[in-house]
Amino acid sequence: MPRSKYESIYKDLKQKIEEGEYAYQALLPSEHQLILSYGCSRNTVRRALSNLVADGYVQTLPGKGVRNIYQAVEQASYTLGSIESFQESSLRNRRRGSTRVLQFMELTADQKIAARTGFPEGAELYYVQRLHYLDQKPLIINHNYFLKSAVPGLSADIAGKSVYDYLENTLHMTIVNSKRTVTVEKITQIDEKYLELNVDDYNCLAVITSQTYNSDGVMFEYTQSRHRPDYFRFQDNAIRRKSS
Amino acid sequence: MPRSKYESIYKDLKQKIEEGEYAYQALLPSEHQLILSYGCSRNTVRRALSNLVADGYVQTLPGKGVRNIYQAVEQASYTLGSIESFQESSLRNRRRGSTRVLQFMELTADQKIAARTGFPEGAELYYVQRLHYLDQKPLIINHNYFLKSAVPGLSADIAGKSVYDYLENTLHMTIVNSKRTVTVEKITQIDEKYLELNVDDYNCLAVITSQTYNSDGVMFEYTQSRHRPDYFRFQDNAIRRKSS
DNA sequence: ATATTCAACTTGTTCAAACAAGTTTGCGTG
DNA sequence: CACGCAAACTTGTTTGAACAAGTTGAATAT
Repeated sequence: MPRSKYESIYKDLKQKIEEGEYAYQALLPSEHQLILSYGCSRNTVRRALSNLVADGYVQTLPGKGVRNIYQAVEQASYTLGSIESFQESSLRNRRRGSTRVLQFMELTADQKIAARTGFPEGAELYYVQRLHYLDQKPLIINHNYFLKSAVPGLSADIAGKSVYDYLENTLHMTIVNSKRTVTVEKITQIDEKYLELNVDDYNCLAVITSQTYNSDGVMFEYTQSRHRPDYFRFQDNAIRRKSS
Repeated sequence: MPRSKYESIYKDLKQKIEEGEYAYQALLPSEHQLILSYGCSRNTVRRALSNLVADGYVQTLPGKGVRNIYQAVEQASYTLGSIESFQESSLRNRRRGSTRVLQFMELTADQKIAARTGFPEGAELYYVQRLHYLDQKPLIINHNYFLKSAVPGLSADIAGKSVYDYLENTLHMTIVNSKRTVTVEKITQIDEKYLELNVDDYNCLAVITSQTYNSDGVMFEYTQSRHRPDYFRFQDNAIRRKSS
């Protein structure tokens, strides 16, 4: 259950919007009305609302109110702005996901790896190569590098289930933020083989590289995710900041 | 100049971080110290800091402080999470950008266009097709649909300069948010021709579709941006929200 | 010397209040 | 009827305060 009041208000409103309680383009109850409904202060209501703004669910219009601009997304998609594991994404999209571990090994970061990943040279790492399936179809190849000192006891067995579940529920690590970059790259032979792609069809794929930090401020993971282009979809909501 | 106190604090801190005033992984001054420096309340400082967190510049560690995790990006990139026009991106990356208008016409949304763009059927639209160059190299083809009632007086001449400048400074429209989706698509003949791509090399490109809303809550723009894959790079910072 | 405890820090959440500024409504005047 | 103005809304910014919870380091007790 949510540990804070603004979170539960946020979730409640989010659910109501998703369920269609407010028409598209209609105004939500005003802040004052929400204060009365939830029995809290204005700041708490505003904090919940600002999360919905960040999600692209609503727009606040000074002098007018808060407008619902949520539109349901038809197909499976990965949402930017939040961090989800493959398992969580599968669940959210109500598909059956499975994972196959292609490689699991320990290595030490040489200069080349250090430059690419951002880990310091000489760092002890786990390297995991995995193939993710959705409904029996191979969609993503993941190349993960985990910092051994931050993720002790990682094994091929754990990698086959959910690393994030292990991190959060067994090691009690708190994952904070993840810097991500999306690019388009040429297909490699490995991609072609495991993702069952035909070069005559697509000769590129979508690549997401990410650096993930925990609550100790340590970058403990560097990942390159290579996605089948025909099933790749990334969503984002951008907010225009007032310029200088 | 910033219209609010928290904005100017945010910008000041952001600049100091970019200039390397705080070492990577070092702690920033505590909230209390910032209160004294800037002569404001704690909430105002915290608001500035939360913007830096959203940017992926810093991490807040309860009980410890605020840690700098900013690392300069080497190459030109488009930043997700904010809305920038092509002109603004060019400027930020210190490159000379130019724009060529390939097509400019008025049309009425039929059922097909309505379904794809999200505009209501029968809406009067401007359609603009543009080619964006960076340092003489064609990088992006843009297909824009603008709602005529919200963007009156748009012309090919304006489209050749900066539409956003026209919207904000002439029409005094306030752009609020933009829902975006990144996908990978097959190259079309138009892409091949104008982006000077060779199908034997890349046969796909990165596509960003976006729906942009103004402060009246009206979706006034639908855009499909087709990017040369070898110059495409999208950045994002994701924050993990506590789960239920 | 080592272990424990506590005080002094840090950030996180919530409340209450005040003023600014934008939009709507309706009333009254011309 | 039309217009203008003011009152009653709306969200945006800022302040100040209080308590919770996590971290650190010094003082104390073993």
